[in-house]
Amino acid sequence: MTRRDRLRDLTIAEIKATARQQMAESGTAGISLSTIARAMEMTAPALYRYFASRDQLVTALIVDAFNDLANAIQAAELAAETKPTPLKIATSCLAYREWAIAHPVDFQLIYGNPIPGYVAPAEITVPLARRPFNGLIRHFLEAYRSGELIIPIQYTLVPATISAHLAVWLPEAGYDLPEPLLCLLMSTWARMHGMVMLEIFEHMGPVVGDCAAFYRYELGAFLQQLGLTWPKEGSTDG
Amino acid sequence: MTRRDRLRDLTIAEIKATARQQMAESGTAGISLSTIARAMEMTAPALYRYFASRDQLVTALIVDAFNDLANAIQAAELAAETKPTPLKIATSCLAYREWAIAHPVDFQLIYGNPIPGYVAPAEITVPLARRPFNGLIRHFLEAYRSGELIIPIQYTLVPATISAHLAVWLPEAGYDLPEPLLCLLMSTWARMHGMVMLEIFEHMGPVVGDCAAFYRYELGAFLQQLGLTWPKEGSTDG
DNA sequence: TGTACATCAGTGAACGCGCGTTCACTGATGTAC
DNA sequence: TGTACATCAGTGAACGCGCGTTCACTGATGTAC
Repeated sequence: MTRRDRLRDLTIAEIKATARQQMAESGTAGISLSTIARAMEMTAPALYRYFASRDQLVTALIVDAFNDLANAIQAAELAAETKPTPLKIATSCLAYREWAIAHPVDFQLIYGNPIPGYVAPAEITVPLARRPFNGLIRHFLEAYRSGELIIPIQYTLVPATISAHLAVWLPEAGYDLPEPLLCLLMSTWARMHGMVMLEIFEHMGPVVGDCAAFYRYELGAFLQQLGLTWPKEGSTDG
Repeated sequence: MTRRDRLRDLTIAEIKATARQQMAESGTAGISLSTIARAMEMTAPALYRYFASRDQLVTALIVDAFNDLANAIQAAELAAETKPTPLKIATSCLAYREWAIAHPVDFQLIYGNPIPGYVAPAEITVPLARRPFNGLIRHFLEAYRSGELIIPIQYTLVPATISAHLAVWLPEAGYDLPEPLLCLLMSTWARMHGMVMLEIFEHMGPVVGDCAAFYRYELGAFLQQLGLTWPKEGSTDG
């Protein structure tokens, strides 16, 4: 790897960082090569040495965001590996929110309004979109198999249309899960996602004040609804 | 009201309708006076007879969207007025999703990424944002007062920071509600909202297939968690 | 170690485009008497 | 019912701006011998 190659990597990183900063100021739809170039004290055409088009830059940012989210969750999960099941699940869920709050524009980029005129290449985006949830899926499955997690009765009867779809989708996606368990996972995701979305767009803070506390409170309620109790956390980190 | 006045109202309606159509094609950030004018076979400056600026048009669209959502929910609630409590709650929740799916861009406009460069005038937006939930709040409060709804133990202990905030916020906003009940409402909203957001941005459909069925399924589970059972619906409309 | 060549980063000018907004104006609609 | 005036809708030209992208070019970095 030559000096030029290293500089190149640095420049690519700087372009992405500048783009992210720009998104923070003008929204995800505000990414513009000219503005990025200006902020970097370069001319716009120079950026074409690094990205073939604006859309390709956006795609790179999306890929980074998904991976970053997945990595953050994975790191948190690794640190909670030896803890009891409820704490492991809580850790994954908390990491989801924490990443979102720490990287609101990246979160908007992957889960918010699409950028006008931009179409994400599905073959890149779809498999990546699953990465963040692999840990949570594993926790649920293990807890289910060990008998620690019992699927609440309300979830056992999966509607026929959904069941028919899952019969095809689950094997296709490479998941070996009971259908109600996948529904429970989707429900979990939607609950986390709803809170995060409301928090990020300022619909929750004005009402409850402390969004982090509300998230934990709701997470505690959720775990109890699953028959899992969130143990005291004072005795950890040892 | 003169003929000119009536034409004026029609034109305003047409401008808004065209703007909504344009949002459907290019996203909420894609609203542009020039494009609207072109679609209406007018020149852009003519629109300034109706809206003082692009931002004022956006504000009008947001106001309409909030009112439209609130009206849709209210209409559904009115039709379910005589039904048992669980069905009343379910009706409000279902109407939320139905409106969102029927008006995805309006939903994005009020709950999605903000439009770059646009700032909503809070004095207009904040009170409007509460309207859609008045019915649900009433249902919860009445069911709570009558003893039909018992707040799940997990929700009874509101975190101190949230409680401190609510002690100020609740009276300020004019709500006479027990704190845990408001938390339960926020939780309800977040659950609905998460599903709708995931559905609208195509994260849920690919997995479960039938999003409407999933929403009802999840809603049923939610009602049971509240100790309310969703009764058979065959015996209604009489 | 030095030279000749290939590769690559970045510039500056240009293209065609669309944007929000202002302004002076024309012509039609409504109002007062 | 008719006339004089005020109000309003809409046009066309213009301003200043920014965008993505292409192209011919310069100068620096790396490579082969």
